[in-house]
Amino acid sequence: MKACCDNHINPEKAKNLLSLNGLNRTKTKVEILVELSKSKTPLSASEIHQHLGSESCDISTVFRTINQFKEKGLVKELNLGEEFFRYEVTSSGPGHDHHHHHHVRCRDCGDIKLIEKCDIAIFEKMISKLGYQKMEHHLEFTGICSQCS
Amino acid sequence: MKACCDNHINPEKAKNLLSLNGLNRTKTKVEILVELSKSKTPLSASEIHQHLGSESCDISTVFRTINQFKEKGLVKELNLGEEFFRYEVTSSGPGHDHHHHHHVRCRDCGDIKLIEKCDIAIFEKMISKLGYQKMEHHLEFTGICSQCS
DNA sequence: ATGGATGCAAATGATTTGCATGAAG
DNA sequence: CTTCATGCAAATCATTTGCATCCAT
Repeated sequence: MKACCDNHINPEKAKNLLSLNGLNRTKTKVEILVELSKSKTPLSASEIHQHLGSESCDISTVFRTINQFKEKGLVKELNLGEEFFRYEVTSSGPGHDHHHHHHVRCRDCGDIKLIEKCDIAIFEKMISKLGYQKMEHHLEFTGICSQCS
Repeated sequence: MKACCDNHINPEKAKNLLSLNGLNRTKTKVEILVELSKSKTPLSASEIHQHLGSESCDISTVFRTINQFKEKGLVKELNLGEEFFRYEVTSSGPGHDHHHHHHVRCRDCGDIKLIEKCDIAIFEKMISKLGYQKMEHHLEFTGICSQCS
């Protein structure tokens, strides 16, 4: 599997994105956006916190910031069968296209790889070519039901 | 969408299943298995606990029991984009076939419906026929990677 | 009897919230 | 200035664990 597309956001772009989404251009927001975009795999809140280093913001600020990013659609929350969520950048702004994709996670070592095409049959072939065994998949849909829309 | 297949397990069958899987036939285990099998939708640990009533076992026992069921493959743990897991019976023993399926959950009211066929294109058509809008799906794989197997 | 099962309380981990202070527009 | 952002501590919520006791085999 090839590495994740380069979604890297530098501080300049981060500030732009924040403004475009009506968010304040604070140091913390810029750092979190940059950090998330640098990662090849989705990060948990606590990983983001660690990556920023102890001198940086509080973990509660990481959560608050991520929640704002989620509301703006800047990041996507992922369930990879763990006890916590992971997050990835969904939009990197002009010049950075985000494409629909999914992940494979090893239930043993936790390694996470990206898979790019969205079709189960193709997916399973690709993943077994990667050497994965005992594959399981979790396909769940959400939407707004007729009563609610 | 049709209702879930009838996976109902009565206390007799529950005891059988427990023995078959090398688990003790305790009142609590029987109750939880029966309760889970009665539900049309997957239940969370706390829902199971509530359904059993206040006079029943402790929530910690629900978790311990579910974990044993998971290990034995009697129940499956599901991620429906919530902050907690849900569980469903995977095997109802002889005479009860469990089939591979997925779910749709309304992001607004939380209602969960069963979808039976495992193909994304078919799924999305079926779900939009149900009146769902703004559909999103989460397809994630797990497996054992080549280094671990 | 003996090991597994359970209740209860305390511990853990992820996530959220209240409040007082500091920074962005 | 005035709103929003942040740190810190405390609160929640889901889940786990330790320990003493009780039940299934």
